[in-house]
Formats: sequence, structure tokens, C-alpha cells
Amino acid sequence: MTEKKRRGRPRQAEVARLAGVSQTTVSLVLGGNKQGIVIHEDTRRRVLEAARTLGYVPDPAARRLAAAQNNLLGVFSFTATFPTDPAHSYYPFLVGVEREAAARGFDLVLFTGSSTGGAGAEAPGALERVRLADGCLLFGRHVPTGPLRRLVEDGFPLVHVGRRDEVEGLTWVGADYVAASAEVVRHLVAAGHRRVVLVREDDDAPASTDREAGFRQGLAAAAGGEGAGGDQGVEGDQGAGGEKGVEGAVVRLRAPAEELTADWVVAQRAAGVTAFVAEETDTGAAWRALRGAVARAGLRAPDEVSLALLGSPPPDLPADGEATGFDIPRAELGAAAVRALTDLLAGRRPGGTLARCAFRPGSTTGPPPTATT
Amino acid sequence: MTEKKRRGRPRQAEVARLAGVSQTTVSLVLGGNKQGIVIHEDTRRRVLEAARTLGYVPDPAARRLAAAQNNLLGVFSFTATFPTDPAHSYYPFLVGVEREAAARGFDLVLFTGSSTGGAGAEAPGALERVRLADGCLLFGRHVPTGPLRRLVEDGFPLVHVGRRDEVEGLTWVGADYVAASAEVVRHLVAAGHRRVVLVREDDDAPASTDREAGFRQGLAAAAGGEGAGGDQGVEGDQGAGGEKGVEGAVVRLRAPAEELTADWVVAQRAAGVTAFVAEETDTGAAWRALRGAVARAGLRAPDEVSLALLGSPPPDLPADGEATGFDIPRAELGAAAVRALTDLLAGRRPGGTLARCAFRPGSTTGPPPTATT
DNA sequence: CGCGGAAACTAATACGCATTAGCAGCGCGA
DNA sequence: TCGCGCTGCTAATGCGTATTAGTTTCCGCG
Repeated sequence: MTEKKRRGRPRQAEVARLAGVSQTTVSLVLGGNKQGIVIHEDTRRRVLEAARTLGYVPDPAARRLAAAQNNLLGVFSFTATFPTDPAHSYYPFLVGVEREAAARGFDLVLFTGSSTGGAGAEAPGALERVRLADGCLLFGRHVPTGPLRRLVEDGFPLVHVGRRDEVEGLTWVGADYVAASAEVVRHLVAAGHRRVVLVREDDDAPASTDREAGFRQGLAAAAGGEGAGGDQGVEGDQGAGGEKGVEGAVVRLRAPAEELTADWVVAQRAAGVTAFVAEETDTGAAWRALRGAVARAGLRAPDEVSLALLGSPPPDLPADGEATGFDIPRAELGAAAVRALTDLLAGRRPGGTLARCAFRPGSTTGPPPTATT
Repeated sequence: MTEKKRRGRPRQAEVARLAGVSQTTVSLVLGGNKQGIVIHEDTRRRVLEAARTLGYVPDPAARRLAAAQNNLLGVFSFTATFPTDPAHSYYPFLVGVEREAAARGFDLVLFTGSSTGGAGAEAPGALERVRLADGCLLFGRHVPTGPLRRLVEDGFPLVHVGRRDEVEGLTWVGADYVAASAEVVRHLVAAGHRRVVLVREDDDAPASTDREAGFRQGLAAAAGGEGAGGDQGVEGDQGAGGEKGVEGAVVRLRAPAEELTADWVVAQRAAGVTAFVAEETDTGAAWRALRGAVARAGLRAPDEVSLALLGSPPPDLPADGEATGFDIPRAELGAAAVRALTDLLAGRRPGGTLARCAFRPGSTTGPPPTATT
């Protein structure tokens, strides 16, 4: 007589039949019953029991549709979340995301939208799919602001990991690259360096902009209040002197790599530059270019030149683990993002997060060589 | 007069009103219209136009509910999916999983069940939650067969990544560790080795069992058809001679590590053993123990002794990248698992997958030292 | 002149859950 | 004895979309 389990997942209706109650009651018992409707304890138990034996699990789509929540947090990255090269992945963030989500009873939905077969062309409506989840975490150096804005306007809970101010109203959690970069520069100045060059990629993502700002700020602080000069291109160095004669310059790499030559390094040193810093990006191009050029110039850090990194070295260069720089608390940021998102879900306004990065003294910086002329 | 857009996103009904058609027509035009219903070109255009001006985007929850398919594939691992140490992660598999899932239009649900707070105690019903996805991928060296069996019996589509025969009816995709291990052994025998020892952990996961089987098979093939002798424990070596006098022995590490001493290595060599192989596991314990003992014995590979690994070295020992062994096509396996799962979902019986591992010649093996006595 | 049939739509319903009305039964005060 | 409030439940409905089963209009043809 029992032809109940036809196939597939059990529905509330099946649970109801087994427990001898209505579907409504099942929903009441298994859902929160926020209406405060009184259910007899025996009935409650029967329903729970039936649900367990049937292995009932609510359908997330139906839950969403019924204007409830489904305990799913989305994760959307504008590149593949698990690229072939782990060095470009969001893995360290996900460690924290998973832990925090688990602690709060959420599962994660990884939306595969942008990772369609490697072609850069994103499926048009990919981002819209995140609406299936209660809210969504966003990752990416660059994001399509248009579609994003739409979601924000609709009030969909979104948290971007990494500073992102282009989209008004978008919540984000980030690391304080400005302060951390300034600290690195101060470290150099304190060691005695007076002319420092920043090597960065030619890409205006917030992460890069912030590092440059910190670089300038660090110089300015050392110089006694003035900002460091800015500019474009390898040729375009400009100094910004201060009371102590501290000067800085910024170099942008035009091509992805190899724009820096040994000659360039030599010329810089001739001009009095004793320390170089490179920004960290996903590819690590700036740092690679810098260390390569310095090596080709036959210079050694920290004795002949000081090298620092505004961040951590690329994972594929473990030998550079000793580079002076700072560590981004990625797992912590991931966790903070989850907290911010659950705050949003609960209707609370999340407090802004700007995580401190830990300074890493390293061993590639030291006092400037004394015998320089 | 136009009080149409009361709030939020427009629905198909609003689009229909604007275009002067029914909601059905809108669905037909905007959806695939796989029913082949004829729609007049003018109507089509009107609907499209209306949808555009209103900024219509379909609600994924409703879409999935109506389709009775969520397009969600679960990913469940019996340890945290994103452990703090990436070396123990399923990252390489996920690369393939994400790519293949994206290509087939599925999103991934990462169940945070097993990683609740780091306590080994899994939440009791954690595994049951996977039912919320259309099907699920399973990862883990060891799995709780009880709850798993339940899901399989209910016909829930499940694919385990890695061989797993304990649970009848469970689909799995795996790598052919037997053949790959045998190949490594054959390589050693071909180089002239006659006595080979396998170091493995004391843990009977399929991955370990298969490697041992391959080890024996490789020896047997070389010996002319007989199997290699088996045994337990460090003392329990047994040889299995063959026509060419090829013999093998298996050593199990009882404690997690350090069971092997330099003396043991020396004794083995005195007994004529010229090559050692270690199995690869998630922790890499066997390989670590072996290379450590060999190093302490002051021996060098490949000149004084040959060392091979039945797999790849642990990621934290990049220096061992040159070890002779084989590479598991992890991303490929992940992709194969997704294919198998979607086959299951489509009602097809997935073809069994036993991926070939690529032999890696490496540089830690060579001919046995001639001056041995 | 009536009828079969294609073209072009639409009404109705299902999907699984949450929520909002209600509806019986019961005890109790007036 | 009537009615009122309380307990413990259920019928009905809505969420937004896809699909199925029509319905209407118009044509061509015998």
C-alpha cells in the first residue's frame, strides 16, 4: 500500500501524509513558525520524525520564491574562482568564508557565471543568477558596474571583497593598503633611504591606487607633510622633495612584463635611488619585473639595494618569502565579508571593515649602501 | 496613469501588459519556446521591446522552481573543502569541477557541513542536506558509508571522486593507481633493480590499497607472472621471487611519521634492496618518512639508492618535484566527475572512469649502484 | 456553405513552500 | 444557554515562471 516515495526528493506534502497532518503544519513545524501558531508537542514530534525518516530537505528555489530565505550565500567572482593557476585564485579568502559561513549555518553557492570555458565573454545574465541565494559575496579586481548597480538598486544584499567605491551603496570589506604601504615606505625612510621608486602595473584598480596613495603618504609623512610627486611611464619620474630631502617616483609598467632593464636600474641608482618597492597584484608582474631587473643589474638586496613589496610575494616564488612587505589577512577578510553579508541579511548596517595588514620586516631591505656616489 | 512599476523588478506580467499580450506569450518569447509554438514576428518584437524598456530580468528562483531542476551540483567533502593548508585541499579537482559545471550551466553548492568549527564531530544530518542540490560530488579518503548508502538507495544522484566500492551502487570516477604504480615499479625493474620496498601508511583507503596492488602487479609482471609477497609491519618483510629474482616487500608506517630510521635503511640495503617507493597520501607521510630516513642514512638518489613516489610530492616540498612517480590528472578527474553526475541526472548510465596517470620519469631513480655488496 | 486545419494566441495549472484566513472543539463567565 | 476566547489545526492563496490544453480567427477547398 505504501507507494509514497515515487521518486526524487520528498516534499512537505509527503512528510505531511506520513505524519498524518497537513502540509501547512509541516511548514509550520519545520520552518521557523514565526507566526507563533500553537502546535501540540506530540504533533511536532510526529512531523519531525516523519521528516527525518523521509530525509526531507527544503527546496531552496521554492523557499526563495515564497519570499523566505534559503540559507545560501552566493560566491561570485568575475574570473574563474578556481583558475588553473592557484596563484590567481581566491583560495585564501575562501578559507575564511567557508569557516564563517559554516559557523552561521549557511551553505555556499559558487556561481560559475564568469568561468564559462575560459572565454572571457561572460554569459550576459550570469550575475543575475545570484538572486537565487539570500545574498552574495563578490570577488574581482575589475567588475562590470552596470549589472552590479542594478542588483544594488534592487536591494539585493551584496558584499564585495576588496575596496570598491564605483558602485554607490555597494558594501565592501577591504584591507588597508594605504596604511600598510605607508608603513613599508616609512620603514625604508627610517633605514636611511632618501629616494624611493614604486613600480606598479598600468591598471587602475582600487588595490593599485591605494598602494600608490600609501606610498605617497609614507613619503609625505617622512618628508614632513608634503606629498610625493606623481607621474606616468618609465620616463616620467618626478620627485617630491621634503624637508629631509625624501623623494619618491612612480613607474608604471606598460606591457605585462619586462619593461624594466638592468640599465634602467643602474640609471636609477645613479640618480640616487637606493630603494625600490613593487606593488603586489594577482599576477605579481611588478615584483617580477623589479626583481628581474635588479638581478640582471647584478645587484643584491639588501646590501646594494633595498627591495620591498607592497604585499606578499607570488606563491610560485616561495624563495621570496623573505621579502620585506606586508601580509594581507585574507582569511580574515573572507570571514569579515560573511559577517557583513549576514548583517545585511539581518537588516543591520554592517560596520565598515578595513583590515590591518601585518608588516613583514623581511630581509630584502636595510640601510642604503654607504659607499654610493 | 502609469502606476505599473510598483516596486522592484518587473515581472513577466508587467512586460505582458506593456506589450499588450499575455504572460504566457512573454514567457514564450523570452524563454526558449522549445514547444515550437508559432509567434508572429511583430509580437515577438513588441515583447522584446517591452522587456528591454522595463529592464526585465527573470527570477532565477521561479525559473528553477518551475523547471523542477535547480541546476545546482553539490560538492561535499568529508573534511573542510577549503582547509587552511592548501596542500590538503581539493583545489586541483575543483579546477576541473568548476570548469565543467560552468560549461553545462550548473552552479555549485559547497556544503559547509563537515567543517563545522574544526571539531571532527560532523553535524549528524550534515550529509542529508546535499539533497537540496540536484546531485552531489563527494570527496574524501574515508567516508561514512551508512548515511551514504541511504542516499544511494533513495536514488539521489551521487558521484564519488576516487575509487569507492564499499557502497554498492555508488558511482565513482577514479584514477588508475594500479596501472600507474605498476608502471613505476616496471621502470625500476627495467633499470636493473631486483629488490624493491614499498613504504605505505597503515590505512586501508582504496587509494592505498590500489597502489599496493599496482606495486605487486608491477613486480609480478617483471618476475614472470607471480605476485609479490605481502605482509605487515616494519619487520614483516617477505619476498616473492620470480624468474629474474625480482622481489618486493611492503612496509606499513604505524605511527603518523618517523617510524623509519637510518638504521632501517642501511639494513634494507644490506639485504639487497636498491630501490624504495612510497605511496602518496594527502599528508605525504610515507614519502616524508622515506626521504627523511634515506637522508639521515647519508644516501643520495639516484646514485646510491633509487627513490620513487606513487603519485606527486606534497606541494610544500616543491624541491621534490623531480621525484620519479606519476601525476594524477586531478582537474580532469573533477571534470569527469561532473560529466558522470550530469549523466546520472539525465537518466543516462555514466561510463566508468578510470583515468590514466602520466608517468613522471623524474631524476631520483637510476640503475642500482654497481659496487654494492 | 460548411468544415478541416493551420496560425497566433491565451487561460489555467503546476512547481514547493510560506503565510493568511479561518474553522472546529472546548471550557467558562454571564 | 449563549457567546467569547483559546487551542490546535487546515484550506486557500500567492510567489514568478514554464507548460499544457485549449480558443479564436482566418483560409482554402470540396
